[in-house]
Amino acid sequence: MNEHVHETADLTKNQTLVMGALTRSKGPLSAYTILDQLRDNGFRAPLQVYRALDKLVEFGLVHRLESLNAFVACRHPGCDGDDTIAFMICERCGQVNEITDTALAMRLKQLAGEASFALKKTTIELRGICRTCQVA
Amino acid sequence: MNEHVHETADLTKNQTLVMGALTRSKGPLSAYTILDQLRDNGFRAPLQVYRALDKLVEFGLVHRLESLNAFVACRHPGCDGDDTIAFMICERCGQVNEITDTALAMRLKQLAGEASFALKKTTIELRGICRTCQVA
DNA sequence: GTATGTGACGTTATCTCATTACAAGATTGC
DNA sequence: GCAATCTTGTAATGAGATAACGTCACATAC
Ligand SMILES: [Zn+2]
Ligand SMILES: [Zn+2]
Ligand SMILES: [Zn+2]
Ligand SMILES: [Zn+2]
Repeated sequence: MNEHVHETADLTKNQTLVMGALTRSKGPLSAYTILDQLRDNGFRAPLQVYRALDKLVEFGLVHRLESLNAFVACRHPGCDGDDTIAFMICERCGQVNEITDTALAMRLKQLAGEASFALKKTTIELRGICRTCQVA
Repeated sequence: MNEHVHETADLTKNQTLVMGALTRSKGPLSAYTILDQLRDNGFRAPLQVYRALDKLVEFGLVHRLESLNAFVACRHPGCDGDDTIAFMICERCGQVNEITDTALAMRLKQLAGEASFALKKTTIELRGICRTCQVA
């Protein structure tokens, strides 16, 4: 099996529970919100959530939103190979849209190159109001 | 005077102190680090720092780095009119470089437009190793 | 089989980051 | 003066994240 593809079967019990909570949620969740949701499943301490989240982020199944201190399940199948993901976060409904754009990624890499900056990770988060919330 | 330009004279005592701490620093500072540095100036509580920071960010004199939960003095004179700023953050020395790029900003606006997303604020933070730290 | 290593797990305590709530001064406009 | 507004001071609390410790299950080596 491809070592980079992680399916449900690969996940531990705690990882599966955390992944489930994020998948069920419409928007991003904080670690403590996840903890509260999983109390009935035996979760008692933040570390149980953070440890699972670390792995899920490492697997690429979950993304961390820096501007929200929250986590969201990846809903963008093609993002696996792409390390330059942009998030559009609606400040009204909380929904998050994940997009990858070649031109955007290229330009960022170029800017980093011009500065001789060894790029490791990019964070792009757009805050605003989504289409649905604008008409409402 | 231009209402968008804030000089030292416009700042209150606390705002001036916080601005000074950030200007003196080589890299970004957390709110609590600033608090510690200003204890001798009468600072006693986090809120004194956060209130000043809120205003300084509002004035455009200071930027918040979401991925660090820290603040940095603006060292990019041209960034005032531009709301699409990218930060290059060196993970070794901590120094932050601030850049604005028209092509980057345009592409982001275009992507938002295509999704009918009413863009309010963009966060772009690049993590990596700066030129100086690579050779060292 | 036993030793050893590794990874996940549980628990407590602690640390860092940020805000709420309330009161007291200072400033401005009338 | 007086009200409105802004800034400040202080205490308490909420929210996010990690350190340090020990335990358990399982795989591999001998
Ligand atoms: Zn994704
Ligand atoms: Zn929305
Ligand atoms: Zn700036
Ligand atoms: Zn550096």
